[in-house]
Formats: sequence, structure tokens, C-alpha cells
Amino acid sequence: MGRPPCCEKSGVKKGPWSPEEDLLLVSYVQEHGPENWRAVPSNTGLMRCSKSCRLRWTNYLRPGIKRGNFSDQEEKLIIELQALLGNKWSTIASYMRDRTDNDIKNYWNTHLRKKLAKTCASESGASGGSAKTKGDGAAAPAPAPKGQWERQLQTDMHTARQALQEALSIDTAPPPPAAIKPEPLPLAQLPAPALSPAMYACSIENVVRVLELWMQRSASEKASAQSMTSISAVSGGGEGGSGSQSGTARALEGFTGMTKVDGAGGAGPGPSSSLPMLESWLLDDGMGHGDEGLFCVPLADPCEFF
DNA sequence: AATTAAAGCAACCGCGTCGAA
DNA sequence: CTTCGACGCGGTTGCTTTAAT
Repeated sequence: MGRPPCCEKSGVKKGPWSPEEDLLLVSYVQEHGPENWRAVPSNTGLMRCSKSCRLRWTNYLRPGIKRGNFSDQEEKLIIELQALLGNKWSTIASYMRDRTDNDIKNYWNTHLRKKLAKTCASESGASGGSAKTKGDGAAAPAPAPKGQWERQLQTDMHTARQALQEALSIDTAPPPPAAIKPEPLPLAQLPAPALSPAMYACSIENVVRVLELWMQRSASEKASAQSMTSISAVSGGGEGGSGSQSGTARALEGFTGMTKVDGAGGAGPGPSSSLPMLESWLLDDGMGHGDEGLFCVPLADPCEFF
């Protein structure tokens, strides 16, 4: 016997989220905060399992999420952190507050790994591969066994530290890790504003983007009008907006008066992660008195980690 | 213009961890 | 101390979009 599924298989909707569902979720989280996911489906009427709701929120609707367009600096940071930490995507994401672990993971799998493979191949003359990460492990150069990069890490600790420090010093980077997550990271202590109306506005913007996209796509689909009616009903919009556009707008209006939501930690791929060693290592050694020419040292060659 | 292959990304699945009972 | 439920994480899948032929 195994663990029962987190949700009943029957009656649970799967697949892409619709704008209506997004609105429901956002409006619920606005009111109750991003916690007690178990209660979300029943309280919102969403036919989704709690897990799915949480995922949707953290990866897509959460305020302050930046999507796509990874800068070179972000790339560098990901590469260095991945080399240091391995596939600890949530931990890596905690160093990049506006990115989600899923986004970083996807970006790594689809872009960076190949990029590195190419670089390494051109440097070492090895053969490169290109394939998506599915099944056939032929994709990127098989990552070195964990023990290997750990050993590499030990032998090349100094270089790695310098590299990470440089990566973390980029202007767009969040404050040093210690500032970001002092243990279980109470959101309120983040240098960035805790969840505020403005932050929720961000998530509304996310939803609005989805809606706009959806509108464009379904401009020819009349059926949309009907579903939008339900949105406005849910959001207290009142008289069941007839047109999809107006209905949406009305639904969104409901969010403009957003207020609170205690810092419940909503933001954030809750960095429950513990990297005390790394952090204290950076703090004690690197960040504190780091200037002594450290930045003149070139980045560690990421290829060495593979 | 049509077809096929490859890439990108959102979402799902299963397992591990943690806290409450 | 044990059990159970909820949450979080990493790996994987599969649908959609884009590029190549």
C-alpha cells in the first residue's frame, strides 16, 4: 500500500490553467494569503488539487515574478550556483528572488546546459549533443557524478568562491544570501517589500497578461463570453459582465483595492533550504573582506564542473 | 504552403521532509 | 515514539510553438 494520492483522481482538472481559474486563485490568495493550500480547492471551487494550485501560484501568479529574458548576469549566476550546489533549483532560486525554481530549471535544461556543452565541446574537442532532456540521456554531456564535482569543488574551492562572489555582486542581483534568508526566511525581513498591495498588483498584472493573451487567442471563439460571466460573478463583479472584455475588466477591478496579506511567505519558493555552510562561508570569508582583487580573478570555467 | 523535427515551457508525478496529533 | 497529512522539491512528461526542409 502506498501513500494515497494528494487528491482524488476523479473530478480533478488537469492541464493548462484558464484565466478564470487564475483569477479565482489570485483572489483567494489575496484574501487568505498563500497558505493552507489544502483548503484552496474547496474554498474557491477550483477543480484543481492543492498541489496544482500551489504550483500555479508559485510559478506563475506570485507577485514579482520575472519571466523569460534571462540576462547574461543571471545566466552566469545560475551557472555558478549550479556548479556549486548541483540541481538545487529552489536554493538557486532563493538567490534570485524574482525567478522561480521551475523557470530556472527549465532555462538550465533548455539553454544553459546546451550552451555549456557547446562551450566545453569547442574547448575540449569533445562531441556535443543536442536533444531535449527527455529520456535519452544523450542530451548534454552527462553531468559528472556528484562525487566528482564535489571533489572538484574541494580542490578548486577558492576559484569557485571567487566566481560566486563575482556573480553575486552583479548589480541586478539580490542582496547577499544572508540578507535574503536568515534561516526560514521570514518574508518581512526581505529587503524587498513584503507582500503589499503593490505586490499584489504585480500578480494581477500577471493575470492580466494571461488574460490579454487569452483574449487575443480566443478572439474568434465566442464561447469565451460565457465563461467570463462566471468570473465576474466570483469576483463580486456583479451583473455578470456580458462581453468578455468588459467582464474581465470588471473582474479585475475587484483587485484594485487590495490590501494586506501578512507576509505569510507567499513570495518565494520558500527557501526552506539550508545552506548554512555556504552562507556562512560567503559571509565570513567572502563578502566581508572581499575586495582584495577578487574581482580580477576570472570566473571559474564552468566546464570544469562537468 | 505543407510537413516534420526540434525546442520551449507549463504542469504533473512521486518522493522526502517536517510538524502536529 | 509512531503515524498521518500537508507542503516542497526535483525529475519528467506532453502540449504548443518555432524553425528547417
